[in-house]
Amino acid sequence: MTLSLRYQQIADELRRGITTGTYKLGERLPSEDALAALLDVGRPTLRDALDVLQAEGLLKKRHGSGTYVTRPQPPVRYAPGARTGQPDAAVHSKIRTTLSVTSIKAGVKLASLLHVPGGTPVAKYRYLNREGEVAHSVAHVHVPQSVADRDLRQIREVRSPWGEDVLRLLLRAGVHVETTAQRLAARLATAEEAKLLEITIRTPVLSIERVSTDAGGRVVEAAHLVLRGERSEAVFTTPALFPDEEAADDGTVDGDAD
Amino acid sequence: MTLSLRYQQIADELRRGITTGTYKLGERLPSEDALAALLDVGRPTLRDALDVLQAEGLLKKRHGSGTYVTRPQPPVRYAPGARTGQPDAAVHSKIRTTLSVTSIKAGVKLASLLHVPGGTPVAKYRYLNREGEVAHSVAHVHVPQSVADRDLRQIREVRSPWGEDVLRLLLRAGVHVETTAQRLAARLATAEEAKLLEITIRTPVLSIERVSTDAGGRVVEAAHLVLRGERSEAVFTTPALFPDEEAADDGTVDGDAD
DNA sequence: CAGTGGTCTAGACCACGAA
DNA sequence: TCGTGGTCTAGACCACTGT
Repeated sequence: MTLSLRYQQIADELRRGITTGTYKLGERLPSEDALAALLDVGRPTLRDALDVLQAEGLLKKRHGSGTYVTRPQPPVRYAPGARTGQPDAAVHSKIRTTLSVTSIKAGVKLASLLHVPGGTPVAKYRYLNREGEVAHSVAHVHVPQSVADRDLRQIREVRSPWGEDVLRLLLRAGVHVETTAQRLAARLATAEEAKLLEITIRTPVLSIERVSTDAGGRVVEAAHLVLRGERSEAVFTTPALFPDEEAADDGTVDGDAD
Repeated sequence: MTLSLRYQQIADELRRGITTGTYKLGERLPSEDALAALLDVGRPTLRDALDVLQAEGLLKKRHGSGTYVTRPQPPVRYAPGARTGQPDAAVHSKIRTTLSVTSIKAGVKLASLLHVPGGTPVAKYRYLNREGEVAHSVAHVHVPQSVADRDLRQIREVRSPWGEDVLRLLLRAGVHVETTAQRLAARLATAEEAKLLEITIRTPVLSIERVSTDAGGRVVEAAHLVLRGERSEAVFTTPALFPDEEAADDGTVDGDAD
């Protein structure tokens, strides 16, 4: 792997400059024009390199102000069901969450997720999670008001950045979640998300749709989580895939798998 | 949301052209120079727009040949443990998998994943999955040869694009996987992956690291899956998060969550 | 207001594919 | 060989920040 791309070479050079202390933590880099001249590249190419380092968490750009060296944070983790007692909080890196609660009416997409008619009143919880000064993830949790009528008051304490408080709230209201399904995809940030998460529009994000149902198959909660791609991860632990199947071998050799 | 970005407007315009039939399925688009002149934009901006449509699966570029209109395929799904009998094969869209098996020695990263010393002999299975003509995902599955000595012959049939055949193989060899942990992240494709998956280096991918352990806590399998970001998804279903906990309410109001 | 990053352009050169 | 997409450059203009 020879790294023939110019902007990757430049990214390497800048990364070296950061790790060797030429550019120190918290300092402002030279302006893009100056850096481009210094490194003898065009500005678009330099910007591609800066994008790489920003995605790695080594840099943070501030429009109108400059580009600053930052300390990369440990990856943010979404690990539902990881109540196996391990101190996941060991990674606790001062996540601050701001929560706002509103009441909305379900639009088309949300209605289909929740399996309710459009226009249904829904309680919406918006979690914005920051680590230090930078936002890294946002969670939008929705519960039909018919599910837990007037019990959906303000959350008292924020224990999880992923809106699992709402599930606890439901439990207290007598609603027992049976299964939770999560659908994950990787995509580029939308303009709106880029602004919220303080990233560029070219940064990949991990998008998670979560749907919780009770024993009756009723959808009681739907959430949309967006995590910055790099420096974030989702962890799922599943039991044995084939608990005790006697593999019947009907030996087709070539593969059309479905 | 006014979509003020030029390349997004251009992407919209081209998308309209595709859906209205100005550019028909399978046809080649005008060259980038011609398109840029036609739409009155610069080529870099046009290329940003084409990247969007390519990520959506509406276009496919072939270096040296041209840009072609393609039919977007349904999302490729990774859903481990989804043996709840539902016909997931209903999404079967003619996935063709080519499998190659080699024997390697564990490098630093692989050794740490497998919890074996560096240099340990490892069987490596490489699954490359295509749908129609385009590759959409690749899975690299590794099993230490000490785990299932000479039983790690050729796979006879490819039932799953995700290397779960290897887990079946292990079962037949008397190795019982107890839990499987999956770590998911979103990032941009590396140059190598971009070539394999026939995407650009600016496309987000879903990267999945999977580690399977047996009852003794021994790591018996480690895999790295890479899925094209758009048009791919991973689905996990988890049981109730709070099976029956009596939520003790110690009412801290503001949120420092960890 | 001056300086910064954000976006877009015109044009060059290269690597690849088809004829 | 020639046309295509892949990469890079120099330079322009705008939006935002801080003075």
